[in-house]
Amino acid sequence: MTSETATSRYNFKETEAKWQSLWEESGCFNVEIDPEKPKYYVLEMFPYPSGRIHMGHVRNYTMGDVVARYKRAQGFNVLHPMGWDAFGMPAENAAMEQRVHPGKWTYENIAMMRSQLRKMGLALDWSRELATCHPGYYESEQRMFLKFLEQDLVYRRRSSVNWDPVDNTVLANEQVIDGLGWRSGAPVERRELDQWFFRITDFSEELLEGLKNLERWPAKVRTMQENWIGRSEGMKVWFELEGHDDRLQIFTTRHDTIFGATFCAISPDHPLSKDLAQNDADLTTFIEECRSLGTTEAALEKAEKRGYKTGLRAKHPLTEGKTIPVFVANFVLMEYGTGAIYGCPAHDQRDLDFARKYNLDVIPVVIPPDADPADFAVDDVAYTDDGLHANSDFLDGLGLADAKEAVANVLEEKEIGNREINFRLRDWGVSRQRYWGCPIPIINCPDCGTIPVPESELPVCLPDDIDFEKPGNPLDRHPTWKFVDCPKCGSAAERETDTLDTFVESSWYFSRFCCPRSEDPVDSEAMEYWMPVDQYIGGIEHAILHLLYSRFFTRAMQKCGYIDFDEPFAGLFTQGMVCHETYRTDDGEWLMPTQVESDDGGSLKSVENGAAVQVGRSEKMSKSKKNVVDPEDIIETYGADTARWFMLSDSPPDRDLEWTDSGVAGSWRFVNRLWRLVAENADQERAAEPEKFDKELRAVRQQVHQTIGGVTDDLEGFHFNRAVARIYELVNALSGVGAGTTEERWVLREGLKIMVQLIGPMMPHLAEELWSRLGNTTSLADEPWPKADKDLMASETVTLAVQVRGKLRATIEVPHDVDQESAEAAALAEPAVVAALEGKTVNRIIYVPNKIINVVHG
RNA sequence: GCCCGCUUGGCGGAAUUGGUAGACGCAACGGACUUAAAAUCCGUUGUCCGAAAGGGCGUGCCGGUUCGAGUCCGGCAGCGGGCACCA
Repeated sequence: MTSETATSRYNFKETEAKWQSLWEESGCFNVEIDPEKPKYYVLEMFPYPSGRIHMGHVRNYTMGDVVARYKRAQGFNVLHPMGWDAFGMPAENAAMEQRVHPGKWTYENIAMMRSQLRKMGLALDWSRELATCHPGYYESEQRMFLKFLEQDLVYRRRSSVNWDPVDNTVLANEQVIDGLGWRSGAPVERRELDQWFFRITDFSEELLEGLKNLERWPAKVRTMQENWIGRSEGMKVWFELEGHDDRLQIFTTRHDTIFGATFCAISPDHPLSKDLAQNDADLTTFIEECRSLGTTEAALEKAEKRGYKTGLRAKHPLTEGKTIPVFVANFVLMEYGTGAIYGCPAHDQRDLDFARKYNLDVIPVVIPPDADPADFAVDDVAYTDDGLHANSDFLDGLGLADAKEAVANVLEEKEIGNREINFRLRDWGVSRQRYWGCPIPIINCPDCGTIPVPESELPVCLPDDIDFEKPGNPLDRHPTWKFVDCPKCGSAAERETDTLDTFVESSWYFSRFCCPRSEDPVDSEAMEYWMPVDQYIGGIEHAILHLLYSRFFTRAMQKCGYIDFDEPFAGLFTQGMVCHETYRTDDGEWLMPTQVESDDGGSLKSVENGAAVQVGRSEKMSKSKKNVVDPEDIIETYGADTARWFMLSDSPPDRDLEWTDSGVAGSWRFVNRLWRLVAENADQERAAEPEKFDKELRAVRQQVHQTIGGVTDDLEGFHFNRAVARIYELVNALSGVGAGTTEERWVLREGLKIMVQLIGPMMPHLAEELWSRLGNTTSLADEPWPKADKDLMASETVTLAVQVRGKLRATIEVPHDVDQESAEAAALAEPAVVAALEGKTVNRIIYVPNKIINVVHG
């Protein structure tokens, strides 16, 4: 560019700052309850203030902003708030590593990230900003905790944690690496502590049923939650033990296979296991080994299936005189069912593997339909499908369902078994032995037990003067904080030093956004108007825990009378991750994209020392692999609109997005192309609408109006990448229109105006700027969404594909909705069709109006 | 291990309910403009055969349903998410 002209490069820095301050001054995105207007609540999962925003945030908040701005243009009163999920472990880790107070670290991060988010130009109501680590927020949480306690939604019981015996601290699962503590490297033990639990299992059935009505949730998330809740209909059955006073209660969902039972297995945590271990040193060792596996389900499931033969024998409940051995087995979970099972190896793969390992009998009792009962045997693959029962006394000849029914009736009659509905879902353990969380407002009195902190003394604030020099819970170590008098008897007592799981804060923040400064946890008028969230957007990694806990918490709040709805999120969208190539030197050192450049030969080398760099496959951007691109760098170089546009282009929002420098550069070129296109055509006079347009201009106008319809549908359906493609096509078409005639100029103006409106939600700063350059004095943010002219959208002719036996041979142009006879005649007259049909007899012709015509020959 | 997804050109992807596979973008190549470069504009680009016209093959792999399958069904492989104390 030789001189600065009207068509010089778009100055995004100036323009973006200008519009951001105009939006802020006018407060146009700050909203109040307005009974006259329909509301729309858009929410992205709020960020953890880790330090700087990352590309995942940019993608998430761009999508939410598109929805917010689009719905606003559609006339909704749009609530679009932002806040901080501010409690959590990283703040404590920073405290230990950098000797900075978790609160200071968190608030500084929030300030940094807030300023970064502001540069994105998001249509947010910042007046509602909240941070969960603020006493104003967690006081409400403490009130609700006490209310939950009153309503018996909270209880305390012993439960195991990962214990680091060297650091004397509880470890999170992610802090346990291959069974060792991440800092100490010591083998982690499982230790039992008294911990607080929410009774989420009281709502198992409701949480499952509720999924059916969540029509605007992805089916896969509903399926995942369904499986997580894991409802199963089965039986609890009592087994007498030979030479032992206790009975053993097992749970099974395959009671039809009871005659195939060849062993019983109990959890290492089962009371009977503990009982037996007292007189059995080997069993004690075995149980300890099981406990060294850690607390995660994945670790237990992946571990080799092992058992310990207790020597006890269980009496078969339906076969007189038959006994089967009782094992302690590492794969039986105390948390599920009764912590005891019977094994039927022929019809359960895990039982079969176990039976082969310990030489137990395998008795087939369900015969596949195509097998001979006389010689059907199970080898290494269990038969788990339906069939007729055999070797099963009164069940012989029955199918699976009938056999279950018959067994259930007999066992219930004998009063040694009950039909039971069982859930996989376990109660939610909310105790954390950490500082940076919401204090649990309880006082433990040696005489009175657990006593709630009186409401007048809330909030129970975290002490500021804490010591992170030693590992473990600083609250517990604090010289004075926990020592209080019992509110009931006045004698010396101690505060609960556990804090709440940070999932608790994120289980109701969406309600608090509706009334962020309310004295009560929530304000009923605000709840009534704003809730539920109409569109919730966040990562698929939250498909189960966060979303299920929020659904539970909402029901618990309902039970306590805070609200009168049960589902918090009417619509859910789960976005994909942002990925980037990985770079590694031959020494195995990871490099950031900015530390890599290409050499003359086109291969990559380190900027620093020229060492050869290998390109790895694209993976989720992560600090550990250094494949991160800092959003602030991108916004500095290209502006927020370019970053937003790139986030929306190409990749479908629910899939992973591949970050490429060339793709961003492409978006930047497009931004400038729009800028020039409008600049070159903005000054034309606005003439009255011409009476007639020629065919080409009619086609352009048709495309303009079809694009309105298409983009509208795409935004409604979260197909942002398709909306982007349509806008590219529209701009390509508009670029081809000359500005010579009045008609051309009029069509161009119409097209540009609509194009600017359509990009408004996606590139808001550029759109506002172009909108004003087109001569408008209003803010585009206040402009209604364009409406398509239906008459213009419809076309008169369609292209029909002509197939011969399913193979495309020609395409023909026919009038819209042409009758079959004319279509057939036109198709059969096509030379290519004639050639393909030569010497053949036509058997039938399939005609799908406006789509295809398929000629089928013999 | 269990549950849930995903797989289409060199790359990201498009293809309303089964109906013209590859829109749009990126990259690459060729050309225009320029003293030159950048920027911009125009063109080509799934693959194989062919000078061309045209034709064969093609949506991870194997099989099925159908006049017709990227789309539906069965099986397999690879990759990713979750697995209850990361958020």
